[in-house]
Amino acid sequence: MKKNTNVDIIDVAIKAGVSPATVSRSFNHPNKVLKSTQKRIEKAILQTGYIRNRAAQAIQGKRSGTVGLIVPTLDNAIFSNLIQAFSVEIRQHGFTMLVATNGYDLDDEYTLLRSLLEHRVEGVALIGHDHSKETYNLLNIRNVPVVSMWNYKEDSLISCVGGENKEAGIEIAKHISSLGHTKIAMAFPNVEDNDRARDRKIGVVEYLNSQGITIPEYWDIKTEYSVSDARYCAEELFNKYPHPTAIIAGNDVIARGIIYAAQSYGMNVPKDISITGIGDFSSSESSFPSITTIRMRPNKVGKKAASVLIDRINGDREAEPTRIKVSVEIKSRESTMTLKN
Amino acid sequence: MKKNTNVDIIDVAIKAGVSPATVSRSFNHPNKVLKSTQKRIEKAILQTGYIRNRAAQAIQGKRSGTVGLIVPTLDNAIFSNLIQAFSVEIRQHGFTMLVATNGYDLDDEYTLLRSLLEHRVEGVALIGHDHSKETYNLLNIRNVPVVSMWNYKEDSLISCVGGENKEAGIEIAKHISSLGHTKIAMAFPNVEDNDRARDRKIGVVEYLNSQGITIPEYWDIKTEYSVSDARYCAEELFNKYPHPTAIIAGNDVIARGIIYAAQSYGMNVPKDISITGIGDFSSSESSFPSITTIRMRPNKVGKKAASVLIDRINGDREAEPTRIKVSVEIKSRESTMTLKN
DNA sequence: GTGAAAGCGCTAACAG
DNA sequence: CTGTTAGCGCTTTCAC
Repeated sequence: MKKNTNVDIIDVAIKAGVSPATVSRSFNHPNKVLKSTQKRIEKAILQTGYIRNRAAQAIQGKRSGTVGLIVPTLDNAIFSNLIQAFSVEIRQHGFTMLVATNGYDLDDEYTLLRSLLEHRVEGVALIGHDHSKETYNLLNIRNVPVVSMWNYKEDSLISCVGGENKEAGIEIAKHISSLGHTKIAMAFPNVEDNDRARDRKIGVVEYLNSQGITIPEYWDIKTEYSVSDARYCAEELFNKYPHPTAIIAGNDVIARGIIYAAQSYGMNVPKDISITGIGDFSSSESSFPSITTIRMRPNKVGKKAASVLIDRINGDREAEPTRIKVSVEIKSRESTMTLKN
Repeated sequence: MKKNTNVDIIDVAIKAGVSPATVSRSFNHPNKVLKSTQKRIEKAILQTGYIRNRAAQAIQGKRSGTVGLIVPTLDNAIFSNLIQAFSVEIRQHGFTMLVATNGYDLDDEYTLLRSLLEHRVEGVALIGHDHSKETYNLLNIRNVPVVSMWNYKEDSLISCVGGENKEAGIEIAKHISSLGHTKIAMAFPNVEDNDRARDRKIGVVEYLNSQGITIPEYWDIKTEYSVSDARYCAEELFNKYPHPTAIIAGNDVIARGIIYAAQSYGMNVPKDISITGIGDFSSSESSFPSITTIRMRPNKVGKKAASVLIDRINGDREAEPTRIKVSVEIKSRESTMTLKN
């Protein structure tokens, strides 16, 4: 008698009056099994309460049915949309998602990747292109299907799906500049090890420079990706003079924090100051004032990235990386307006 | 010659001049292996690029090194803090997290649970207490270590860690009532299959009733968990008269949407209308106006839940459920004030 | 279409 | 402390 907590494929086979091999086949190659036998097997499964053991399946060197995802953090809205979309799509294809967070630490990321690989994930999704040499190396050696999300790069080492973040920076700078602003501040997170933020910032700076606008160092604010820190940093800025007439934030969360700071200082956004985000998070459109931002289509990126990854898993692993550029688009809303002098 | 992509424990053993068993031991019972042999093994691992196969380990009926988490959605801030805290804690104990989202669908949740069990997760974390009969049944039959997060219930079927949501409702109602408000509206999501929201709402209604306040049906608003839908619903409310002097929202995201609606209608929060949330999300304190809410300590809940789960995994599975009540606390902030008549 | 048998990579006795 | 041996639950040839 088996331990009743762990019914195995043999129990099912006996119950159904077939061999274990047939039960296995009915899962993995159902068309190779007679409909009538399948019925009996299904019945036996119900009766015994059998649950497949994917580990035993995975050991054959075959499919583990899992993919790994490593993100910097789950702690805020930044990746929520993206992950949700990725997760739903991946599930639709029968995969389960292993998630790990690295807290923006690239060494930690490497450790996490190893751990995911221990679990024999069939593919891995990462954020952006800044990864340690070891990470790239491991991915390469093990020939792991991989996709990078959130930043498009035409010469990326690995497949990627995302918007061009530099372009996002350019677009938002163009918008602010076209409204007549020249006294402009920036609020970005630490751009080291963060190619998305870095590219955005480069885009902003380069475009403004091309228009003859430079951002003085005291208006180049460094903040964390949180409403509270952004608000705090913006208040620091507002405590000093002169004030900029516009602030370009690294993303919508930061923009939101800055708007709160401005409002709490009695300023009207956008009459007294224009503020922009990047990313177009789900609440940015319905906030008051709604935020002028760059739409990066997280849902589309997540979904597309999932299917790119699945294609890689099922297909040719030696092929050139697949690179999909998701267009970015300015969303002009209430938080910005023409400079009135 | 082995396929170079898949080094196994035997390759390592040969390279290190020991038996496979010793390599295995050096992973699982390092203190049973001579330091010097360990060194040699480690070296061999490095040289061969070996990565353990957890699937093969899991098949022994032993540890898979994974735990499963099923949440309604990843799509917004609601569970972010919680999940992040849970994830970090679980990782600290060497586990990897399998995440699945059910979109608030309890039948789907059952399917996901089965899938997680196929992957032989060692434990499972769920949100709240509303789960299908099949889910509870499966958990019970397989004797899966499990913890429910986010809502404390003294007679829960499974271990749980969370605040008492009914109490949260009572506290916020008490606060609003104590400020002199009697014309009060509520904005809650669909409470079916959602015990957290249901308990909160019950708390609010019961307390107000006890004070002789009833909420008319046209002020009992149903909204989704999103800023945009909450704003939309609140605008609908504001389009009609009379207006309430206070609105109690089911959580901070909804409160936020309502505040935007009020502001966009030219009202001042709190002078013209008081608005409350529940949950104290990370941005609620630093928004403008900051939101009066009930602190539910998602970080504490996530972390605690993780350790409860791990204790269950390592310990006595027949034991009574562990139930940890995390205190809730009113956070009186800028979005509410005394009713001036 | 189905069964028998070999083996996936690893671990836990058991000897030594 | 370390090696030998016998599986863990499943999948896949290869016969029938």
